[in-house]
Amino acid sequence: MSHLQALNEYQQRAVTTVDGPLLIIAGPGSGKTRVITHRIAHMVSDCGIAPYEIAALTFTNKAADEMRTRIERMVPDSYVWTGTFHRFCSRLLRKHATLAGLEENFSIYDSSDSLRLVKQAMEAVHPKDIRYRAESIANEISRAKSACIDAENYGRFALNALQTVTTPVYEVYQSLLSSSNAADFDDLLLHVVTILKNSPDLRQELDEHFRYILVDEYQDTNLAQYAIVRALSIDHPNLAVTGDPDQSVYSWRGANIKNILEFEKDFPNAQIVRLEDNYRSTKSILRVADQLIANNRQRKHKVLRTENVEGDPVRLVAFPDQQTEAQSIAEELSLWLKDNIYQPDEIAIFYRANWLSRSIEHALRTAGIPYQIVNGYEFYQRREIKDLLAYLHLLNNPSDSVAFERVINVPPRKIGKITVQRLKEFAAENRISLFEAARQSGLIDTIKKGAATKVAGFCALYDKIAIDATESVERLLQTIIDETKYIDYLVAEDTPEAHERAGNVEELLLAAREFDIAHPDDGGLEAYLEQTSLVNDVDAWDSANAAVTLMTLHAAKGLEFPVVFMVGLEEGLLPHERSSVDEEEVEEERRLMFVGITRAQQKLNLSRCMTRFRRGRVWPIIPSRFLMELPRSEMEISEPPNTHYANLVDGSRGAADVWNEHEMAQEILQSQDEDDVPFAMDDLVEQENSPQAKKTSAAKSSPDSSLPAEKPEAFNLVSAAEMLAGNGNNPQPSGLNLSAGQFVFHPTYGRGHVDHVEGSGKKQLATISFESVGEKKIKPAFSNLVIIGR
DNA sequence: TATTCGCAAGTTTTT
DNA sequence: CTTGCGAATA
Repeated sequence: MSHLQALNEYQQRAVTTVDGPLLIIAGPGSGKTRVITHRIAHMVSDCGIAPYEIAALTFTNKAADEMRTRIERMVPDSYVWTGTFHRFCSRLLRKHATLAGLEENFSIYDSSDSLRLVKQAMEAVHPKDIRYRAESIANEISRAKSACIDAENYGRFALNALQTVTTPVYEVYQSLLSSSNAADFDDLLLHVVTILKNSPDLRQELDEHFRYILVDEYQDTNLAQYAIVRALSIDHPNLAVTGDPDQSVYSWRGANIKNILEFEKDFPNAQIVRLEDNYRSTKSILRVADQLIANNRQRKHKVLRTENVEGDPVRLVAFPDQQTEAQSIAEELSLWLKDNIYQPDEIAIFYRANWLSRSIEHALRTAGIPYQIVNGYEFYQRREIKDLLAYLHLLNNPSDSVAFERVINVPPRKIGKITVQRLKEFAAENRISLFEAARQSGLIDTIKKGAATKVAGFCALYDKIAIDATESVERLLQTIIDETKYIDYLVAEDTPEAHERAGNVEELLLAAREFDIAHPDDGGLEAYLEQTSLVNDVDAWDSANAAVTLMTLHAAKGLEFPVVFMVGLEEGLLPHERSSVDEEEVEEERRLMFVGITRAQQKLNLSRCMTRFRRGRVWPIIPSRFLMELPRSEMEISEPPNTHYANLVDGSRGAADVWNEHEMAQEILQSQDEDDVPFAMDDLVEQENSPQAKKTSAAKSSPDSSLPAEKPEAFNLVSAAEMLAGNGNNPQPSGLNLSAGQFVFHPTYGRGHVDHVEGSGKKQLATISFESVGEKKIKPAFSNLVIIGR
């Protein structure tokens, strides 16, 4: 029982419960990873379970690698399968591809590949139909697949207009995928679901093989993933899942929180262990997290307790704009780093959306602070990288039409759209792949001789490259680059950008070489392509790198840092404008903030801006409603003097949108009965099943759900939600009363100084000298002014 | 066929 | 401010 040392009572229970279904509800910082690794080590070394009978499904490859290393360290030579769901399914699918109508060398399409295909399908179904954007339809298809609805059955579920339009597109899209011998991300899961359903023998065999299954971050699994683990836990229901409903932040991509909430229903004999002792954060950080998340109604009560020190108060700062926000953070970091108070790798900066990293990057670069941005995804999305990978895809899978179309004329070979169109038609008529059609281009009478010669040239190039197809990936890539003169093509325009692209190609070669070294035997082109297709952001993150980490809140899940900055805590950003009305979505945004807060071990710094540059304009900004839900009295708050956010709402464009959203939400809420008792689990389950789920759930939240627990004092920060809920007699602010000497901000003219005012209230007329356009006379009541100080 | 220009639209989160 | 797309031109 060596694996039980230094574990608390609950952790020990989780580790020693080996057989039968097990649910581990693990709060943030509760030592979950330790528990999982100890549990597996215990299973192998104390219970005599063979390592190959265990599969551990994690959320990121990074987490999988870490887990594998830790297990290896405890029990040498134990090969336990660890990896993500998508990788797990990809492996299964390679083995049993024919059962899903694929060949084993199928391509995996990322979202941009599949978007291209959706556009083609739309073009085929309704030419020039512009009622819906391809993105919406692609998203709808993805949603359906996550919910295990295939193209055949989708039509039966189509209720609204979007779904009706999607139905035929989905079918064509699926046939395009199949003729390209390709699977999109969702297919990886859905095909496996289908196989397990249609092949009972295989299902049984796999159930027997993976007798012990462990799923991490179970709150973020979707229906397809659920179906897979269920199917593999029928004869051997040794399914252990860990998760935390309060950290469920992926419902937008089909994750179903019901999976974890209903685990006990699925497995009536399930053991349940709660890990509630937090070993990560200070008491003050934890109280902030706890008070925030308490505002979620759809939630099981959970306590967060720690023996850790009280720690510094959580800080909340308001900045006039994002440059100041970024610079201030950079300045503070400079001081800390200079005095060695913290090391760069102990610090992280989180934000809601990727583009928010730009101003921070700029400030850090200027200040000479080393940083790393976590979005490896971006690298593989670059044009030059996608081009070269498309060549590899085409070599591995000549049916791959998306890859073919991508490279047929890159670098330019004077093969145009029309020729490709003709090839496509020919391919469709004769039910052959685009590439096969290209090989016969000389025989296609719609294609002119000149064009056919060029296409034949491309085929010859392909064959020349293909000689190296069984060489190392690096060598193959090098051959492609040489034969296509790809670098020359890139550097043709002699811009700095072009050379950066060339640099990226070098980086790709380097990565390929690393792959070759790491996979001397099990490598090969197919494995390399699988790896590059299934990378995620966090996988590229190097925790040992001596640099400040910049990442999105989503990417931060599962990590921890001594010092955390969270920026842009503003309405429209967190909660995001696209998730700020529907109460369920707002709760997910709140969980996202909860995740961010609970990453911090010692210091937590929250900030927001009063204006933000976005879409080519500077917009006035309302603070995030979540800031009102924190225990403000015990926090260290710096709000600027003389700011009247109430005035922002009046007539100001950006703020008005937010205002309207609050108002709409409010109306929905008030039109409902208020006799509902606080959230109960069964209610949630019922709601999800009913077609009116969304409406019903909105009714569950009482109108004051976003109100601060206690009235804020000593600051003049007022959220729109609070004003609405206020005394009801002040729905519209009465206009801005300026006084001479103030500095103001105007959305068009920018920053200005109030020289002179006459009158008051709505009739007030102010003379303001703007830095940009000089003196203007303005009626404050009717313009979008923000007072930014004196 | 390639390039260029202008316009429009859109910027969540990711396997 | 970016990016992608479509039409008009060389």
